[in-house]
Amino acid sequence: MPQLLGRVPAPTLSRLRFYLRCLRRLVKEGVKTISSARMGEHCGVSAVQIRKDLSYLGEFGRPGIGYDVKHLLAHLTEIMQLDRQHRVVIIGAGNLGSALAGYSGFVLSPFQIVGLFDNDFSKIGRRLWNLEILDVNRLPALNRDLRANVGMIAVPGDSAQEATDLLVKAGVQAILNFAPAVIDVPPSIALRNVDLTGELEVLCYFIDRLPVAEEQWAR
Amino acid sequence: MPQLLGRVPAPTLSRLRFYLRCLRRLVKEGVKTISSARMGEHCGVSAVQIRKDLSYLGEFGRPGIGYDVKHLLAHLTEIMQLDRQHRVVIIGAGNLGSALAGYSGFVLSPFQIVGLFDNDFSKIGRRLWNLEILDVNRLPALNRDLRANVGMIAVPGDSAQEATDLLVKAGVQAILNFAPAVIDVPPSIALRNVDLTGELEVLCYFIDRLPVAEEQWAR
DNA sequence: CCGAGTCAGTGAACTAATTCACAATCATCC
DNA sequence: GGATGATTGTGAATTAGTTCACTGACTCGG
Repeated sequence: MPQLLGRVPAPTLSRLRFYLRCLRRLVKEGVKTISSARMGEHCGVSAVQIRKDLSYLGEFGRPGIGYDVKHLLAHLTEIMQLDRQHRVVIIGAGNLGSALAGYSGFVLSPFQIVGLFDNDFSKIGRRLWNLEILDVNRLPALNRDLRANVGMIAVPGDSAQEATDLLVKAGVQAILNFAPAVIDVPPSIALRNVDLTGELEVLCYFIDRLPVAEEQWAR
Repeated sequence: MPQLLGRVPAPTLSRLRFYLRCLRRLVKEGVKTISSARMGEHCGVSAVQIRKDLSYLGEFGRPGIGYDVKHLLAHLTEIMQLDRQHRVVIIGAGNLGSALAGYSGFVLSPFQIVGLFDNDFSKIGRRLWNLEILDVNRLPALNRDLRANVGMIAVPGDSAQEATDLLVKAGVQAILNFAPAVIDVPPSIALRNVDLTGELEVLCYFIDRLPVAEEQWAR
């Protein structure tokens, strides 16, 4: 695997998903080739930014032509390691965890939900979306068979660290945390946080503070 | 309202939610005062960073002492406009929309879900979490009574822009978009995007690419 | 085959954000 | 009441990220 880490800025990595999304749509639409300028319009990023971003990962384009859509998509998919199946377990079978387990965005994606865990005995044993809700304390043991390498945490904030520790013991390599809490993981495990109410709170800051543009906005 | 916009860096605003979360816990625990150093440990941000961030918003601390927890929390809450109730509508009553509508994190928060909309006639009219699922096309009209100022989009990517346009017509001031799509809003409306699969994709990049630290990680 | 137009890649300039370094402030203890 | 240690706030330095400006590759039409 190419050892690209460290040379690639974090904001670039975050933008890569826009490019992936855009390229997938272009493939579907049968578009063969695309310029950085037009791709920029699609995903709200400047053309130079796109070229710089891609230049961190290699040289994919051809001057005068643009990027070959399929070719670029294949390369980015490989770099992001989305060319192989990832097995995901979810901890927390509440509202959010259940929704994630049944999220339609995961079908036809490289992510497969292979386990749903909770610590509530009234939930353990029940079935949801063809998955049996399992006892979270058995996660490290059960993952020998489940072979999940990604975990999602959808528990309340105060039990987020316990959930994390069990995922670490189970040997996952990446964790997506939806709990509103700061959690600790060993440095070899990738972690990202998604904070629903946090995002709403940030949004509120902008209410009544954004400039009303002169020109008419029409659609 | 203080006209702080523009002087406050975006990363600072995103970190503010960590401070809020931390301060709320400290209040519960009865802690009266806290230094930037200790708050930094709690929320994984450097002490200097916290002081700089807070300095953009005013002077809240006292040298030699630290910050008065209640006082700082009150100020940040006011600045973020979380001291008033926000009325939220959700578009999309699928898995995600339903989970959001019933999300327990919203109780005791300044966010109140006042409407749940969909364009699927088989869903419209059904009830969920004490809310009737309403026809999304009636949103602009119905919002005269609902008086929602925040909208959440939980629809598939290809209908995200329609949903947005209806929210804009309805007069919301802030939009949280969960759909995997780039959407356009007039500049006076605040917009943030949350991309579930996108976050997972970024995580995958780091798998097998993070350094394994020498020291033992124990908990 | 030449000229005009398109477009990727990139060093350099610029801008934004973070970290450093330190002066100023405050409580406490003797 | 002065010395001590803790801690904030902030200009300056540093680092990171974005945008500019330009070169050179490529296509197409004549």
